Amino acid sequence: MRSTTETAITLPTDARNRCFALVDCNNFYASCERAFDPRLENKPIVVLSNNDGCIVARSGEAKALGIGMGQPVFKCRDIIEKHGVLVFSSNYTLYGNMSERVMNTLSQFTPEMEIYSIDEAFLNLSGCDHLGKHGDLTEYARHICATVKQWTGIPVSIGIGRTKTLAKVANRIAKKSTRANGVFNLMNSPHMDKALEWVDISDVWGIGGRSTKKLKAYGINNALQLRDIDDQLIRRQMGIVGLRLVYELREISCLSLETCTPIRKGVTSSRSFGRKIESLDELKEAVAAYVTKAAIKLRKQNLAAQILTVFLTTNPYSKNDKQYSKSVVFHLPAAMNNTVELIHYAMQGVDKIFKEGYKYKKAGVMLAELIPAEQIQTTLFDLSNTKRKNKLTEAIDVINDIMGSGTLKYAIQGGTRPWNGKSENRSPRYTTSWKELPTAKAD
DNA sequence: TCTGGGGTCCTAGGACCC
DNA sequence: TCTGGGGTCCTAGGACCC
Repeated sequence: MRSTTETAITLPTDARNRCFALVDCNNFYASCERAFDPRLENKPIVVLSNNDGCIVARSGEAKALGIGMGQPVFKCRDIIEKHGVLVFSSNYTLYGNMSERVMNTLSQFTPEMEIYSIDEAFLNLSGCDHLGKHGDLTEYARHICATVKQWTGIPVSIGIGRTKTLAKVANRIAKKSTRANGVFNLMNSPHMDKALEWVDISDVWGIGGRSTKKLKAYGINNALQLRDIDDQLIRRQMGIVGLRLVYELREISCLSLETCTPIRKGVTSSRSFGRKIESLDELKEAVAAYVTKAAIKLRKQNLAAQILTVFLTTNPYSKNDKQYSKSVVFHLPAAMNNTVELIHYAMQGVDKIFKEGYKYKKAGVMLAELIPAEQIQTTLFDLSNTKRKNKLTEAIDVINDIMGSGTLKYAIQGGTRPWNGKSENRSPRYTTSWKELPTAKAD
């Protein structure tokens, strides 16, 4: 059993001295469509998901008609027809392109920024807040908005705060309040409590449907109440993630700017079928196609996968059908990004988890434990259990001498003894990776 | 060198984000 | 009749390991 003190949050040294701006494109996909067709200005438009099944973006006019985010199209067919809402299939190439233009523009305004999603970026404005008065930062943000609009045609809103979460809150207000008119600044704000009170808890970054329900049962309805919640209560109800979130609302920054995008942890390719599929052959065909797509993504990013997962699911909305979902994981013998090899394993996976008599609605593959493609290695020997280790490493050295160093690489595992000393000395155990002979030392 | 409680892996599910 | 796709992180129990 863990006590709450053990899981206290370690704060960065400048946790109280930061300034973030969150720049968020307004109705991004809809705005992209508009940027290329001015006739769409002031008209209600929506953009659909991959299979044209759900609504994934709406212009302001479409929102005003009551069309919800993520709504299935068939459920708002009436509104669409009645009001002549213009419907677009999604065009991710276009959106990706426009996103790049927006981000390039933003990079002019700060040396440090985090591209958070296709239509959002956090800017580091630390240090800017005391350059002048509250108003100057706001003016600066307005200048950014105007420039982005002018250079890309995309309208953006900006929220400013001491933490990322507060920048998000501010952004929400920037968008919703007509007074704010696209920019809202929560730095040194006399309106902090009012602003937080105005924001419904479900609109706070990190509070989803489940947590909203839970917290409302405790009478926590807005961001102000959430900020002032009892630490123990939020820790119990939402774990360490919830506690961190509350700190952030208290102007204590726990989430840092991630300026360089880390290597992806996985690549997924999956799709819902237009109809239910019952035959193994059809499933295999589909999965082979997904693997092909995923492998292309991998190679584009110059990565290779060490793990492959295949999954199948039935349709959770069909209450009358038997439900089934299953996945299988393969640890690949070596990192790879070759389509043919990957398909081979994926097909084994489908064979393994396919069960006759079920109607499948969705399938996919996920490639994980990604490494840079140039690190693809082939295992020739496993020396861990051989007494001839020295002979073999000598032989490898000779080959490297003749063929050039690094022709053959080898991994050395050094292990600290797990039961030497007290428990705090046991972990982490130390293992080396692909390197030249390291002298292993646990630290 | 020694051994028990602690580490790691696996699986599945939950929650959230855009 | 028709309900997205691609991500991230956290948690928890059981097996297994030494």
